[in-house]
Amino acid sequence: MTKAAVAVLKLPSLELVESQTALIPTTFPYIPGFLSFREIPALLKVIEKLTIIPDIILCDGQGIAHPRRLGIASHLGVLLNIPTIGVAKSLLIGKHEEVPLEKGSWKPLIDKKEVIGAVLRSRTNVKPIYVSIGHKISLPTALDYVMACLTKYRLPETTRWADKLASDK
DNA sequence: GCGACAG
DNA sequence: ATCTTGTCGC
Repeated sequence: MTKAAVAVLKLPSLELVESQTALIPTTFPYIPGFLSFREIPALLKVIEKLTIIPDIILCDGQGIAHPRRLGIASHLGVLLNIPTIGVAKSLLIGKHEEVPLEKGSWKPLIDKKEVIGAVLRSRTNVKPIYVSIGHKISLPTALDYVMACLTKYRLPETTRWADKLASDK
């Protein structure tokens, strides 16, 4: 089974305004580079349940920082026609300079001479996160939104809420 | 051919 | 992703 969860937060307060979860049979295995084929069916189902259409969606995974520039965030954004941002916990492809240890520092993520995202230090002295545009948004704007969702933890509150919802209930 | 490889 | 206890650092 594959479970998906969504948490809709309001900015700049970051208060939770709505949440949903969905469970469906797994139809595709996890293969690096093909994550969306496994996760998108469940994601579309949870998002259909929302009574609020998000202005922007932060996805757990890459945006265009992908071999074919179509990570899960980009894929979902195209299908929904909603701005999306990829926020991954680890690297799929690309190279980058070392990122200063202070929260807020970041370095461009490069692949084939092309900027495909940003490696962001979301919390001081903690492993960075990988931010890339998904759909209908620029990298600077994507970084602004991701940072607006950060508090005292490595991951944005949106992701933390979704993970929490996906784990229990 | 060898290694790397989102969740 | 998941298996898993205590432990180090702010």
